[in-house]
Amino acid sequence: MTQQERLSATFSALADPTRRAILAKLALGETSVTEIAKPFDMSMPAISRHLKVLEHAGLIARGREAQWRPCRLQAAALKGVDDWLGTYRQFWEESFDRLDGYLSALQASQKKPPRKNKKPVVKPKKGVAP
Amino acid sequence: MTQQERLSATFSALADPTRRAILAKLALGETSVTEIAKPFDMSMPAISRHLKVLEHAGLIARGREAQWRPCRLQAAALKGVDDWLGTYRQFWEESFDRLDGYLSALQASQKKPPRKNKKPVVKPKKGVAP
DNA sequence: CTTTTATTTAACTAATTCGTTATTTAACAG
DNA sequence: CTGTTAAATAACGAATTAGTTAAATAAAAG
Repeated sequence: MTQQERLSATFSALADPTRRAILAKLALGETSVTEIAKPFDMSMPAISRHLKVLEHAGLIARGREAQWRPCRLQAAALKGVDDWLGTYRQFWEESFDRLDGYLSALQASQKKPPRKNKKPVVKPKKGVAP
Repeated sequence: MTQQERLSATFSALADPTRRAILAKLALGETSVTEIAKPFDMSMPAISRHLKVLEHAGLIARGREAQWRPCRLQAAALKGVDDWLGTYRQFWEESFDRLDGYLSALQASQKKPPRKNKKPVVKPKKGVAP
């Protein structure tokens, strides 16, 4: 699996609120599938498939103990996401540099009508409800 | 839009490698849709829809300049992801030794299978290919 | 062996996603 | 007006996703 594929699988897994809730639960400790399923108004097979998605993304691992399959969080996959985010972190942590100026100008133009509007012909948009 | 919905939309948008590549390009500066589309072996409508997904997730914003619609990165949505990650950051940043102890203790305190397998009989798995 | 408990797989459906080509809208140039 | 360029929308199909119920599997209990 390439790095890109891994990232796609991880983001895709995290896109579902049920799966994020499962991860939150597993952050408190290893637990069984039935325990994981309890808070959700959802059938066991549905939970089982969510767990499969999380496992495929490397976000959880499953053990075996008698007829239980305890699941535990695997943080390494989340580190992959964190690393990817690193590239963009500067955009909200540091000054926005030249982007900053552009945004200020844009905000100003939204408060006031822009001066480029020499010909104020307002055409009605077609797809907009009246 | 709730926080959960916003997170879902953001993760879902980031799950596609084309969209991540678009963000990487926009990190270098604002550009037009045609410029964004150039590196991809994909039709313009396909790119247009990817941009719509990114916009809906709040990851980009679109301006208007004559017949061009310049797109720019919106880092705030990524900060949302970073904040979510924060909850789990300890799991890969800190030592796992202490965590292992914590998890073991937690696991022991939670409800466990009432009895352990005293006699581990090894049966051949049925559905497994040789 | 039979039953119970925990979990997965099978089969199906509805909704969504991702791509296509064809058409349409919008702004501008001559 | 006509034509060109930039981008979006319409209409369509294939693939994936997320849920369901019913059945299968695995280990343990009686």
